[in-house]
Order: sequence, then structure tokens, then C-alpha cells
Amino acid sequence: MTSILKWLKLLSDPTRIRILRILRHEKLTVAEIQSILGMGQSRISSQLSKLKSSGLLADERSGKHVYYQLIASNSSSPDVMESLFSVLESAANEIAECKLDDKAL
Amino acid sequence: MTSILKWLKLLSDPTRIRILRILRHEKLTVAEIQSILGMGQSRISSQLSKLKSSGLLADERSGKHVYYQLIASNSSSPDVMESLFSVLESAANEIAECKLDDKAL
DNA sequence: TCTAAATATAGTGATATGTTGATATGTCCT
DNA sequence: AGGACATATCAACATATCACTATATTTAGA
Repeated sequence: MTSILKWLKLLSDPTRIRILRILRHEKLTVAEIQSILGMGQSRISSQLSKLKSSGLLADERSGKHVYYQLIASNSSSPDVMESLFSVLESAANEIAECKLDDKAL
Repeated sequence: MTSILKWLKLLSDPTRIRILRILRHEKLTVAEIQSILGMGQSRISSQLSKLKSSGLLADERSGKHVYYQLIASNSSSPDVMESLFSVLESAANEIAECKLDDKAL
């Protein structure tokens, strides 16, 4: 499958939308993300894994913790990314949990 | 599910990308779409049905034929649509069949 | 009203996806 | 080395999705 199709598929899931959104401005550990979204550990971890392997997130270990962050400048297609994240924001507005995520941040 | 999530899901399928793309500039009948994409009739029809029920396409019967066309000005969120179609175009560039679709048009 | 053409829908099988619970891996500290 | 904590991965299950075949519906015309 092509990379853009992969990204579209990844964006069409509420859990992943929420994860990407709280990572807009800061990097967070798995435990922090888990606490903000109020989900089980394996659920968060496996979604992070998908986002990472498609090139949307990068991980970085720091001691016992692993930080995840957005890959800001996606080398191949920055304009596509811009459009995608614009859609992501709109989608977030339709997801009630996203407002609670902001409070928990 | 929210409408934007639905749209993202619909866009993350090559068949539907191809359908939406050949409908960019003109309305087409089911048979024409079927011929351009080189796919079975029920496959085209059921995908058109999904695109219609999510508000991306409109249908219009003319005799024995049914024309499908893009809903240009999506009332609720025109800017989201613009971003989505921008991503769609980029996705199309990654799908080899789209070039053949253009020739068949 | 009967037939043929265009389109829609139902049923089925194969494959993919999301979530959960259990277990494995990795890291720090003593 | 061993224990505690953070994260990753695996197996199992439920659900969703796609494409195919067959059948139903709608319409135009004889």
C-alpha cells in the first residue's frame, strides 16, 4: 500500500487521532499518554507502534521511559502532512474525548 | 462515528480514491465508471453507495442510467473538504492505476 | 405486459483491524 | 544477581471490510 493511503488509514481511528493530537506540541512518555487517554497500556503501546512504523512518530528512550513525538518535517511530502494535520484538527473537534484530553494535559 | 472520521476511512481505499478522482470534473454513470476502472458492476455500485451515504457523492437518475457526481460545496465544512481532496490528489499520484484512469476517461 | 438493460442489494468467504489479558523485554537501583 | 517499574509483544476474540456471485429492482421500449 502507498504511504499516503497508510496515513489516511491511520488517521481514521479515534484512538490514534487522540494520540497524535496530544503530541502536537510536546513529546510524552507512554505512561503519560496512557494516563491522559485513560486507556490500557498495551492498547496505547500498540497504537504508538503503528504510528511509528508508518513514519508519523519517532520514539526515544530515556531511562525506563520512552518518549514519543511527532515527526515534524516529513521529508517526502510536507504539504500532504500539513493537509492531513489540518483534517486531524477538524476531526478532533468532532471527538468529545479530545476536549477532556486537553484538560488532562 | 463522526463525519470526518467516516470521510477519512472512505478515502483510505484505492478503489474509492479512483472513483472520486474520475468524478472530479464530470458526472458519470455507473456503467461508465465501471468501464473506466475495469471492475465488476456490484463492486462499483456498492462503493458508490458508501460514498453517497456519507455525503461525498450525489446520484441522479436519467432514464436507465444513474449519474454520480461530487457534492461540490459541502455545507458543513468546506475547508475540511478542500484539505481532504488535496490529500486525495497526492494519494492518487501514488496509485499507478489512476494514470490509466485518466487515459480511459 | 414482457423483455432487456442498468443499477442495487443480499449472502458468503477471506482478510484486516482494534481491544484485551498475559507474558516478555529492557532499564534502573540496591 | 534480583526486584521493581516502563514498555513491547503475543494470542485470542470480536468486529469490520472488501470483493465476488447471485438475485432483486427499476426503467425504457416492443
